[in-house]
Amino acid sequence: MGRPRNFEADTVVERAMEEFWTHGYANTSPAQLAEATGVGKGSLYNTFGSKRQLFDQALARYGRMGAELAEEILSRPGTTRECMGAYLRETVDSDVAQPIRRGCMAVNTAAELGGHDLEITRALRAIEERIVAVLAARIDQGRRDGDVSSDVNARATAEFLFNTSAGLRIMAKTNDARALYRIIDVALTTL
Amino acid sequence: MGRPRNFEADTVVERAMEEFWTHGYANTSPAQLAEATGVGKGSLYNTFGSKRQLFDQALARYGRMGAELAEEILSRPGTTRECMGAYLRETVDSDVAQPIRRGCMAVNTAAELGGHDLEITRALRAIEERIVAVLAARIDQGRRDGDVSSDVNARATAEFLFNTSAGLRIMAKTNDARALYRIIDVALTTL
DNA sequence: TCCTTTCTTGAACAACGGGTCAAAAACAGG
DNA sequence: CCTGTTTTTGACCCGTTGTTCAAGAAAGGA
Repeated sequence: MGRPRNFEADTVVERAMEEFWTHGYANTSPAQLAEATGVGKGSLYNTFGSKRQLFDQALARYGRMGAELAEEILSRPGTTRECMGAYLRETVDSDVAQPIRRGCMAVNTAAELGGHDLEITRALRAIEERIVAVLAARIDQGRRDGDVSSDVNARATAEFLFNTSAGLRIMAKTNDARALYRIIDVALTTL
Repeated sequence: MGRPRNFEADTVVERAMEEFWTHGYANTSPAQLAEATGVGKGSLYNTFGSKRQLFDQALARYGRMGAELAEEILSRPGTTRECMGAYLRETVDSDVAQPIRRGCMAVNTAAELGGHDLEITRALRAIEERIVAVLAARIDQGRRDGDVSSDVNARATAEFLFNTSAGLRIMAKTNDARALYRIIDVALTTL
């Protein structure tokens, strides 16, 4: 009963995510969000409560997508090193392909709100933890398969590769693909 | 001739740098800058022209400081690996020591304005290049001293370590020192 | 001393920020 | 076809943003 929505909430979150991703939290206004989603400001507030709550949903969605992408790439055939290389290279490629280098939404959010906002910091930790777990599982598999030396610590190396990835997303703002690929090659040396 | 300034421009830039560093560009208002520097808004505009130009000077100052710090740490006695470890660990320590985790001003700026603002992107590249050169020089010295294998590429490894450092400054927003130290240990494996 | 110059101060500005609200609109059930 | 309920819409609100400006204050030179 009552008047029906004329938009799908999930689509709005997706569009909002793109907007926040491109411009950051502070630099995205309710007016922009209305424009980008095709939904009136009033309706946005009615549905999501506040700019901040909409951002929370957008960030959570981004985290889910990121984890799923990692799982997909790392489950492809090939050695551990090949898989990790593909993972890092593909994120670099998608970064560099964008006309406006927007990098990684989670990294950008960490830079903008990381130390200041406890709730967001926790959300970022959760996203990070999920991806690190995926990386660590793949490394463990590599140890069982025998393509990774048994004296590499899966967890520590997973954290290290995640750190490398975070760095690359920052470096992608100022460097070309060639330089980033060189960095990846050195990083893969640890496997 | 004319009424004299009642502040030193360099001190103002330093205080402004701290403010931009802590809150980012968008989240620092002229009112805050006036408060933090003890100089009236009018005088700030009279001296620096705009918020943006003051930020440019603050960022340049930050870059100089960073390069000097790197030079200092890497010129201390010890092997290349020890020096690089000290460099990475000291930045982690200073990050973690801060009550509000503000990370690295250059990394934060890259995240906030990197892809969007050409002039700032160039300034960031310059800062990066200067530090990478310092790291590469130290690695080259290590090769001559014999504490670094001659098949490590100094330039590529320097870029890699810089990337690791950028990653750590992001990770410092959500991780404790222990995890960051573990990442450093893996990264130093490449030397 | 008065003038010129450079600075400081505080008020003023238009635009925009995030958010609210009253009224109208679109449905389901009775 | 009302009624109750939920959305939509657009106008509106107040505080803040980045910036400017007129008036006054502090110096040196004529």
